[in-house]
Amino acid sequence: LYTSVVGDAISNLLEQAGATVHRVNFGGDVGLHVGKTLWAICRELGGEHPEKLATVPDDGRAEWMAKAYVAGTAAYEEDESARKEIIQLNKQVYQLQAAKDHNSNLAQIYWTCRQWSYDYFDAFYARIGSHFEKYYPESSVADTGLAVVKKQLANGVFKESDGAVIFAGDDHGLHNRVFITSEGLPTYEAKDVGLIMAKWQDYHFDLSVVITGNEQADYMAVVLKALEQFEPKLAAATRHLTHGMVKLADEKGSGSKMSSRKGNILRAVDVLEVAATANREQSGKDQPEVVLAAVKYAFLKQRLGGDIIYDPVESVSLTGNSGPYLQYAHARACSILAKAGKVTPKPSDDLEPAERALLRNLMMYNVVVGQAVVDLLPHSICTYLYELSQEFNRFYENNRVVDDPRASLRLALVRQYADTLKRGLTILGIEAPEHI
RNA sequence: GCGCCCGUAGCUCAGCGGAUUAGAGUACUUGGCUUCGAACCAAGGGGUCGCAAGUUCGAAUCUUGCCGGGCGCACCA
Repeated sequence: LYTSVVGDAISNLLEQAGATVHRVNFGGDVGLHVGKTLWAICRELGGEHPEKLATVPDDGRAEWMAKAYVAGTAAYEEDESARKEIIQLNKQVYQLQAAKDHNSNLAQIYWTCRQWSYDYFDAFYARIGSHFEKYYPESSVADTGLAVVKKQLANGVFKESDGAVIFAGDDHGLHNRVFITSEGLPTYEAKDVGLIMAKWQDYHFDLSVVITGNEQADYMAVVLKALEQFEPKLAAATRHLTHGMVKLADEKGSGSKMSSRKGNILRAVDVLEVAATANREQSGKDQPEVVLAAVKYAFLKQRLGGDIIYDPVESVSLTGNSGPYLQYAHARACSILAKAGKVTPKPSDDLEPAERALLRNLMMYNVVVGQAVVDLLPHSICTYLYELSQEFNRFYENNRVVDDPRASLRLALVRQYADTLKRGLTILGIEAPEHI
């Protein structure tokens, strides 16, 4: 969720700066995690019985698979024989991918669950307003990754060690990482190399921004260092942005973790749920666009990098530095414009000090956004929008707009203010309705 | 053990290509609506900027050490 929100904001930011942006997603449909999940699924089904998948309720599929993943992970760590079976299953998945096998029992289970997983993510992304132009399943880049690494092994970029193919990161002040396992399977590292190659193939990008959690910072540094050895251009054009974890604020303010990688922890949908609940308690209504604004803004207002502590009540609040506050500020400005009716906004050079101050602040927008583009840091936009709305509220408190001799000029300022808020919020991926 | 990130008001955070009395929000106290949406505005209290050195005319900001927290360090993703 956090990754998606950040990705959207960064994409919007670069797009409004004039770049052509391709939003793509990378997801794991092959690999040990699949083996783990599949293992637990088969156990649950009492063997490789794809017909029994029908007994899983439609709306419980994601949860069912998530449980299987947790169970599979536990078995992998605790049970030696299960571990071997899982490793075997993992291999089989690669094989049935290669053979385009859709008929065997295992293949049927795999493809069905894979589809369920995609359906789930599609629905989720739609819900939060994210959309991807392309989706790279790991299976689609595994082969190229494997091939590239093997080729560069011959060129001396990678080397063999205990039967595996590794990149000696410690020659570069980093750490060593396995790219191809001794089983001959590509690891995430090799797939990431394949992914970058595939993206290059598809887009010939000037800049590729990769966004992940910060636990992958060192890992990605190794991948990029390896890539630099044989594709320096691509490595240089790739930027890795990392964010921290989302923790839910408790009464004392310290947090509990949220991760989709482990079980029984707060998941993305849970965050939306607590936000929705907070919104309902606060407004007495269900306002999906407000809830989304609350969550997105709460995530984005902080500088990228560290963990964030998410407070649902504060996030949906209409007071303070929140998404809903800005939505409200925008709606209020729209309301003023509506009230003005026929009076047309007309800019003028003849400004009073308060008007001048507001205008100056409005003109800072381009500077702030420009800097955000350079830094790839959206949070400064949040700060700016909030301070702008405070500035406006001060102005509005002391100056009449409608039914004032200076109405047309001031309406022009209000117009500009509403537009600025809307543009800024749009970059953040937040809707700016005219009424709230 | 090594590496990366972080430590700023009670809480959540800006500020960190060095510069006037360190800023927001929130919480607390107080004042302001017969007037454009008061979901707002104004005022106040609250900080050894983790600690200690160093560089500098000047350090929250740069360097080093220490303390505290998070993450990562070979066949997982």
